[in-house]
Parts: sequence; C-alpha cells; structure tokens
Amino acid sequence: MKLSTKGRYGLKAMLDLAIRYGNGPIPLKTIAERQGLSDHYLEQLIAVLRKSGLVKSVRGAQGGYMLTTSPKNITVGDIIRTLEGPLAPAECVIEEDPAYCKKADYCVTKVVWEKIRDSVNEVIDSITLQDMLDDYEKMKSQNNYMFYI
Amino acid sequence: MKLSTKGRYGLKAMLDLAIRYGNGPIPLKTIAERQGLSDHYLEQLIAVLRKSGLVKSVRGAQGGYMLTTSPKNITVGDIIRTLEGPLAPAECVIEEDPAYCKKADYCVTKVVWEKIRDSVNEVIDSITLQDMLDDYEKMKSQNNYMFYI
DNA sequence: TGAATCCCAATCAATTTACTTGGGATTAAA
DNA sequence: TTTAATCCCAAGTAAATTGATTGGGATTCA
Repeated sequence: MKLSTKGRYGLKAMLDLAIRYGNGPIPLKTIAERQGLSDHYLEQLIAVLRKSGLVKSVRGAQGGYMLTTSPKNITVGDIIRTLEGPLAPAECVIEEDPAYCKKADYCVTKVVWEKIRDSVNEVIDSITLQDMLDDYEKMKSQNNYMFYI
Repeated sequence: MKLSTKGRYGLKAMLDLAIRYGNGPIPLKTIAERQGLSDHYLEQLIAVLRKSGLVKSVRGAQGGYMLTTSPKNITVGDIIRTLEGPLAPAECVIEEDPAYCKKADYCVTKVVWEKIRDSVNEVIDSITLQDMLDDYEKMKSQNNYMFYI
C-alpha cells in the first residue's frame, strides 16, 4: 500500500510550482534540485502532468513549467491519480473499469476494498494545493528553517 | 497503492476460517480450493498469520487451521498489517519507526501522507471479521448463489 | 549563434511479487 | 503398524515493476 515515487515526487514538484505560482515558468532543473530529485526522472513525471493539463510548459531558454490554474483548483487527488492511475487496493474496485470477477456480486472482501478506496479518495480529493500552501506559510511564519519546501 | 496478494488472499482465507469458526480445524487445501488460490502460496501467508497468533494449527491427518479467537475480536487491520507490514503511503510516515528525513519537521507533503495513512487505518481497524460475516449472511439470505465465500 | 531549456525514446539494474519445487515432521484412522 | 492426510520449512525463479540513466533532438531567448 505504498505510493510509488511517481505520486510522491509528483506532489512535491507540484507544491514547488504552487509556491511559485504567478512568477512565470520555473525550470525543471531548479525544481529537481530543490526537491532533491533526478531531473531526467522528474521530466518523465511532469510530462504526464502536462499531458493531463495540470501544468503547462514554456520551451526554450528562460522556459520552464507552471501550473495551468490556481493552486486552489488543483487537488492532491488530481495529481496522484494522474501519476499513479486510479487508486484502488484491488483490481476489482477500480472505479472506471473494475476487473471482472465472477464473485463480484456477493463478495464481502470487495466491500472492504471499496471502503478503503473511498476513504483514500475522500482524503486526497479534499486537499488542494492551496491548502498545502497555507500549511506551508503557517510553518514558515512559526519557524526559521525554510528555503526548501 | 494496491495491496499485494498477501493482504488480499490473506483476508479471504481468514473470512473462510471465520465462516467455519467453531467447526474444528479446516485443512489449508480446502481453503485454497474454495478461494481459488495456490495452496503452497497460501501456506506461506498462513504461516505468518499463525506466527502472529491470529490462527492456530492442528498437525497431522484431520488437521488444519482455525481462528485463535472469535471473529469479533479480529479486525481487517490485524490481518492486513500482519501480512503487509505497516500500512503507510510513504516511508516517512510508518508509524513504528518512520524513515528519517531531514525535512520531516516542516514537510507539508508529509502531512498529506499522514492523513492518507490514518484514514486507511481507521477503515480497516473498524471492520471485524464478524462484520464481514454478518454481511455474508445477509447476502446469503437475499440471494441464492452461495457455496463460495 | 549558443546556451538554456523542453521533449522524446530506449535501455537497464535492482527489487518485489507471486508463485513453484521439493522435501521433512506429525498424527488420525485403517 | 502402516499409510494417507496434513502441517512445516527452505530454496529457487520467472515476470513485472520501480526508479532511474543515457543519449539525443527541438525550441527559444539573449
């Protein structure tokens, strides 16, 4: 039940972009450096986020990436599901097209998987990047680390 | 964020034992057959459940496995955590001993992982085998499939 | 024109998953 | 007392996944 680095790195990168939302394009390399990630690997992740419309890119020198919309319109769920695919503890409870199982109609374990799935989705859909940003600002005002996320 | 077959098969096997709780030892082979699992693989899983004290075994002919305690005292969380280890979406939020991360004190993504972890644990800790058994009986009385779980 | 950037595709080592194989130990029943 | 049914244990393994790396091409600003 661990998330892969796709979801984890991806959310960090998106928060990095959220912190700098409105400041023009941010080069991938600086995001990768700030977050301590391989830039070529992050490139693969952000390509997925771009294709799904969550970020847009500006090519060429002085280019980079930026959120396509305000942090308050992007949820953690949008990001994680884009990168990890549908979040389900078992194939039979994938929301769009669950794997066929002949016992599905009367399977009691399936009910458990559904509850897990729904509870995870509720959590991640209820948190926006803006919420994370607010937490971040709050921490920043209380402490004196800061420069990283 | 999928569970492995350990947790999924393990829960099915435990429900199978719960259905037959009080009927003496159930051979692994019949559980595996009913649930459509490889018996040698299930053996490995049930060995873990036995070592953790959730089931006990009777050796020799007419032997098998049984729950050590009533289905109402065993939660889905007990079973899944036994088989899968601590359920956390990231290493840094494993409850017993989280992986060290120097940013842990002010990491906002960590807060998200904690919320996911807690919500999953709440769900699985709130469902007992008895609850599943009740669902099962209810389904059984409403339909006329039945023989499998 | 060149440096900074995004874009794309292929390859790869390590790990994990989901088993299989092969056998030994124990016990109830014939 | 033998035999069949069972649990117990350890090792091997093929396939998939993960988390990258490698190598290059296309675009754009200065």
